[in-house]
Order: sequence, then structure tokens, then C-alpha cells
Amino acid sequence: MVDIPAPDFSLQATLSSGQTFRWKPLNGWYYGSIGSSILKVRQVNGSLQYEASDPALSFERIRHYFALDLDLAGILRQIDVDMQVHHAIVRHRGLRVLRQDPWETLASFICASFNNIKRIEGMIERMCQTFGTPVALNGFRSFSFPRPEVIASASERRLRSLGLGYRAPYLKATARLVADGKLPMDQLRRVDYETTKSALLCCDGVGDKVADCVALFGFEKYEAFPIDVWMERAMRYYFRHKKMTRKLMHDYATQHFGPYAGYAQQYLYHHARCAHAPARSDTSDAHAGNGQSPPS
DNA sequence: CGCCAGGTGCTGA
DNA sequence: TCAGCACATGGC
Repeated sequence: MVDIPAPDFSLQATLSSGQTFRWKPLNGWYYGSIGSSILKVRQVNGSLQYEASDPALSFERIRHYFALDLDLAGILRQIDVDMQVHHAIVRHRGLRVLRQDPWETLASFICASFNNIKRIEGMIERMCQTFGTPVALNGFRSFSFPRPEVIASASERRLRSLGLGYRAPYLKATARLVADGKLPMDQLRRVDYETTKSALLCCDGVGDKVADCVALFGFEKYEAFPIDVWMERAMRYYFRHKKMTRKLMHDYATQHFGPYAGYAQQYLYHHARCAHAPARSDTSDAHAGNGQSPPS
């Protein structure tokens, strides 16, 4: 068990804000997999406690994944430019943009299009069970995220059977592109936002919104500003009666929030979803099912 | 049961 | 360049 100092951090807000789909709450911990290792984490006061299945998951690697090296206060100061985002910041302070694996992020957000988060999680989970390799930590069993070559070689029918629907051929084609090295994933981290985005737009199933998600969550392009239906609602605050297209909203956000617009987006998105979510009586997790089914 | 979901690709003006 | 439409699936 190791402690990482984690001031100005909210693990719960970070992992439940729709930027990642594979973390599971269990007995007061979150379990997830990074690369081909399992990690369990929990937040205790000002630190992040973790246990890893593999020494490859080093202290620094984990600190980097959760972006604990970033000066969050400085970023929030830059984007705290109006009342709406101010409320989101106050409410969810500590939310950070993770640094996720680019391929996993790309594949996940192709699955995410025109879809809801519950089902996205299920689709990805089934993909990992089917095409990933098993990993375990103590009693917890999971699967690595499948490599692009494996998805590229899978049949479209097989992918559809996991519930991917019409995204199946998109994901397969994009996996082929990545597996063949036609999309220089390792270089995209070092080039600017515009270059990264136009490269991503070459992939099947990737439009403006998905490209922005991948640029932001997988490539650390903090000026990326993904606009989905939740963000359209949030953006009405700025557009009152004026006509709104996603392009106008994107341009507005870029100049309004500046180089960390992506952080503003993530706070606004999470805030909008929390505000809309029906009140839940049970926020906790993980009791083994009691076998009851509702009366029919 | 209808509505909705972290949209994209295609088509025709 | 841009509006309008089809597209699969399951949660609620």
C-alpha cells in the first residue's frame, strides 16, 4: 500500500465524470486497469492510496495518470470566467482530466457516440472479456483493454454480438488503421491540438466531438472542447436566443475559456449531468447481489 | 412503451 | 458549407 500526496483532488468526481469507463467501485476502493496491470485506489484525506498488481505501475506512472503533477488551482483560475462555470468548479473542485491510453480512449469514444454511459460501459466490458487478456489483483479479476490488432482481426459480426451496433465496422476500420501504423499515435502527443485533431478525423466513426474527446483525454490537448448533447444544453447559457451550431459553440468556448477550455468543458459537463441525475438513495456499491428480482 | 443517449456519415441544396 | 436523415441498442 502506497500513498501519493493528492491535494486539490477529487477521485470520485474524476472517475465519475464520463471521461473513463472501466473503473469499478468496490468496498470503498476503485478498481481499474492501466495497461496490462490492475490498480486499486482510494482517496484518504489529502492523499491517494493505491495497490498495484504489477511493479510496472510505478508511483510516478500513477501520479501522471491522475494528473496530480498539474497545478489545478492555476488552471481553475484561468477558466473561472463566468457564473455557470464558477458554480461547476465550486461544486466539483478536484476533478482532473486523466491521462489515458490514446488507443483505449479512441476506441472507447468511438463506442460512445450516440450512446449512453451505462451501455458504453457494458460494451467496453464485453470487449475486454472477449478480446483482452485476464489480469488479477488479490481476488479481483479483470481484463486488459484489447490491442488494436485484435479488434482489427475480429469479425464485424462478432463485434456486433457484443452490442456495438453500427459502430462495429467503424471500430474495426479504425483498429486496422492504428494496427498498421497509419495513425501515428506515439507522435500525436508531441504535436499541437489542430494537427492531432485532423489526424484523428481520418478515422472511421470519429467526428468533431469524438476527436476532441480523444485529443483531451488521450493526448493532453487541453484546448480541445468536446460538444455533446449535455454541452449543448450548458452552452445555451451563453447563447440565449442566438443561433447555435456546434461550430459556433466550439469557437466561442475557445476564445471564452482559453487554453484550458477542455477543463471548463469537463466541469460543465459533469455539473450538468449531476444536476439532471435523479436522486439516488444508495450511492454505495458492491454488496454481492441478494438474488431478489422486482415483482412483475 | 416511447424517449433518450458524451454523433457520424451521407445526401442534396 | 450546412440542414436533414438513417443508423443499433438497451436503460429508464
